[in-house]
Amino acid sequence: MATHRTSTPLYRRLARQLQERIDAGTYTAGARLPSEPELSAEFDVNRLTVRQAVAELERAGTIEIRRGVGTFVRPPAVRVSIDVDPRSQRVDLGSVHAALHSRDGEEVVAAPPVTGSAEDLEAAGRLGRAPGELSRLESVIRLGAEVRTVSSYWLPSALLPPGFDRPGLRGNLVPELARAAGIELEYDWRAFGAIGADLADAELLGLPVGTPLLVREGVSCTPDGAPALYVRRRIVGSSARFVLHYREHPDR
Amino acid sequence: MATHRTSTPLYRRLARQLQERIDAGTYTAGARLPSEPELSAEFDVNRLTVRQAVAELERAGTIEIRRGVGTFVRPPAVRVSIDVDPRSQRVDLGSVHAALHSRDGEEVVAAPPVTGSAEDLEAAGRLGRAPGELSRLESVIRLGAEVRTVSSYWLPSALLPPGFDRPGLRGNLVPELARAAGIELEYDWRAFGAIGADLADAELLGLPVGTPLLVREGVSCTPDGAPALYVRRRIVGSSARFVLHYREHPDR
DNA sequence: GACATCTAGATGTCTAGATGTGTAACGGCT
DNA sequence: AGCCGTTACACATCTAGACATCTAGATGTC
Repeated sequence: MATHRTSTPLYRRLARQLQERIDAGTYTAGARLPSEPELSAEFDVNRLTVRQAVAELERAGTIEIRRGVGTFVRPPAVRVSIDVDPRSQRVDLGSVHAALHSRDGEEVVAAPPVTGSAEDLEAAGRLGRAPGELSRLESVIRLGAEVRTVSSYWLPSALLPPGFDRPGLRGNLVPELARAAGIELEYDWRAFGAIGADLADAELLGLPVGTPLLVREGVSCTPDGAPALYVRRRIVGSSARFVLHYREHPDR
Repeated sequence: MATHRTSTPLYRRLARQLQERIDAGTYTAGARLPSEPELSAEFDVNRLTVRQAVAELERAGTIEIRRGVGTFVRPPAVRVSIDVDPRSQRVDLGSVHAALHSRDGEEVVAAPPVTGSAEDLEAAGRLGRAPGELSRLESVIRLGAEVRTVSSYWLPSALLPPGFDRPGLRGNLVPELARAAGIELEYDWRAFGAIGADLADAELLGLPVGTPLLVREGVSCTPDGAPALYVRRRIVGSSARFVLHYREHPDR
């Protein structure tokens, strides 16, 4: 196989061949692929080349690598039904988060200092404040044992009630924070996007760096229109193919 | 550096050190990192280990690797303002696609046979048809020269007007298709999610496998409620940090 | 000036081999 | 039976070295 050079790399051609076998059903969903040495021997390439091909398929979400066990074909995409609006073609963004909340709610995991990093500066800009005026919280939401959502909050330090920066605090953070601070919060804007997990996210989520995450960010204001809270959530599913699913709502 | 063994891999520690330098401003946005051999010498590790660390940061969206040129620190996230609805906390999903349309509209790039692959079966299930009754189209949307969106369409073959499966066809596919077929299409449901580019997507988009993509999928029906079209779009930005941005609309 | 060619240096690919470490099953011991 | 250590085998990490290929700039040519 290593003969006849073409422009496409060997590992990529090998990845394609493996993908074809999966598509063709030679390796069915849940099945274990041959081990790396076996593939190395079968295709007559170095084991590292096999690993590159396999890593490519893992990044593509096609297979799952389990250390010490083997590589397995992923079952089809997992979807989480969430929400609803049929006629108006519209979606209630607020409920996306609600649907992701497990019974335990959020858990504050850190309150890193606002130093002036790129993230901090962006948050400061969105809140119209200087970085020095802001506090920051990091929280996670679990579904069972797995961390499924990582959230970063920035808000004026004056609005942070005592004790809310204590790691381990659990609850429904935004409403409890608003209640404790004696303010009301209204949505200003929200955004959706796709992003790869960075080093910090990957560590918190226990997932490889670059894992695709659904990002929801936004700003909440006090009723007089003053920006009071900038939130940036990174949401992950049980596989790389996780998709939030808005379903028709019966009573709208 | 290769000394004192810890549990975290060497390449990951190196990645973290490089990330810290970027955060600290040692390497500023747009700046070129030292070359791989230079980093290899500085940290006294193998060049392949450097490459693993650098690849990690690239997947995280922190840096950009340009072959033959060097590795560069990415500028902050690029955002594309799109849409709107302030008070109701709702978003018109239809306009997301409209905002992504360039003036050239879509371009049909392929009409692959519906074979019975996992994708085909899923589409068939969502349309309530047998795979044999369906046709499939693949299209792209460009922004300038770059492909920014890849779309897959499944629809009953009986509804596919002649000529629409011709690669190179340009236009606003869905409305033109509905007009040519003499049917009306209404939204049934839509979904958002994050996914990594698979092998086929990566090739079409000219991006690495696993690049985070924003996915929007959904089904459109004829007015009598019969599912007629299943669409699955994969949307990419100019960087891994692309975020669709819904902004407040003045007149709602 | 316009264009082709060369070249240094950068990343990309691939091989060979060694060692680390997690998993699960086997089999002996209690 | 049930616990627990051993062990085979899987993937994970790391090194050393070679060659391929791309990019951008310098150089040469018309």
